[in-house]
Amino acid sequence: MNDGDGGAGRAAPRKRADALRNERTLLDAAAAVFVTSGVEAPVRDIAARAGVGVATIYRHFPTRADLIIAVYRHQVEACAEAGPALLSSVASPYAALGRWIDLFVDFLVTKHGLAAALRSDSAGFETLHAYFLDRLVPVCTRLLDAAAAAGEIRSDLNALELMRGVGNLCIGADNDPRYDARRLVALLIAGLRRPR
Amino acid sequence: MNDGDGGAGRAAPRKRADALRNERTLLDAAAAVFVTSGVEAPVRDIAARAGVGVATIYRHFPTRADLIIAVYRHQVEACAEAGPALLSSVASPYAALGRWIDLFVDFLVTKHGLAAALRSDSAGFETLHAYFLDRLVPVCTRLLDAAAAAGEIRSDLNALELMRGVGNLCIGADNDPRYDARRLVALLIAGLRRPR
DNA sequence: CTACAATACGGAACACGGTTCCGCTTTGCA
DNA sequence: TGCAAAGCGGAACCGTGTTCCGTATTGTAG
Repeated sequence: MNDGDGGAGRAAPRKRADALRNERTLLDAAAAVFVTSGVEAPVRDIAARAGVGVATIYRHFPTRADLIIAVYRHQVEACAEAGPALLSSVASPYAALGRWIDLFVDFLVTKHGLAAALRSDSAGFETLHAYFLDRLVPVCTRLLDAAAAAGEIRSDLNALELMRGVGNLCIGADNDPRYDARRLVALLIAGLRRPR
Repeated sequence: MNDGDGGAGRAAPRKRADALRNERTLLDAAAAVFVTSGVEAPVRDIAARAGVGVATIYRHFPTRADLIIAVYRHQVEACAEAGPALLSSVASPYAALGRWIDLFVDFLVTKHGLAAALRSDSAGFETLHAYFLDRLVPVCTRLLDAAAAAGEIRSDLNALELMRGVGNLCIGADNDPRYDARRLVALLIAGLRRPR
């Protein structure tokens, strides 16, 4: 209790004021650029928007995935917390699953290119992958299990596969009015129903 | 019928022998590289494999999409021709549709990254997009219409959307044993069944 | 208030892949 | 066999991600 930080490790010696300021600035700039140019926007654009050098981005967010995670963390958390809430407030588990998937899809399709980034197997996106999966797969699993236990759906599909499928269906859903990802996802969920 | 070439325009003065040779060599090299490195393999790799300069690729195939089309044309044609054949040889239109989708999925998942390229909205891939859609959407439409006419499926989904959905589900299906695109596509097709 | 060491910064430099350009070679034809 | 046109190879160029380094800012101790 002598090194001044309340944390467990000694590796967080409290950030400098300008570093903190820049981190906030960067998050705002990234959020703004993501809206207009998508999550694959050039690093330089984000740096310019924030009025900082490119290295500053890398210092705060080692990979693009870290930046994306930081920008969307709140919304992912909200989605994760909605799972149990729906399960206890909606009549049937299957309906709750459907509603939850809707939330997930809404989130994905409103962020240019996020769905595509989510499935990228490029090395730099591993943390993004891991974060989404760690956070959401357990939620989805609970919903899936509940619906399966209620006999409403077949039980031979795991949450990981379902979420990847839904994520894939959302790829390219923005900027093309001829493609309605929500409808296809609804079809997929309908296909989940236990065959009578 | 007097200008020596069998074509309609006068803009095809017959290629030189070495050009023809190189085109074949390039197709072979590209096919080989696509198998090992996927359809997004660096242009230089393909050129090196073929033992030609990079400009030669661009001369023969202005965009990567043109090269991909040329490499896979036979298989796309086969898939297109399988549609009517299945429709007349399989018991129900819905079953024929399922079988045809299977063929399509098999084609997509066995070509590294083709499904992803197919949905890319980058400008250079427009011809790839157009080729696939021009060739396969009519086939799919016939199958879909037949199944709808037989009352086996709902009729509020068009072929374009279905094919894009299936294509999307196939993205990243190679190189990950935890993700079985075929199963998800099957679910999607199951969801198509007319609700009783 | 000042000096200094640690921290962070900006932008240049580098790596890499797609695309274009240009001087040279090969081909087809007379 | 000579020659014009077609084709070729690879260097050069451009845009993007990533790293490095000299400089500026910050926090603190005296």
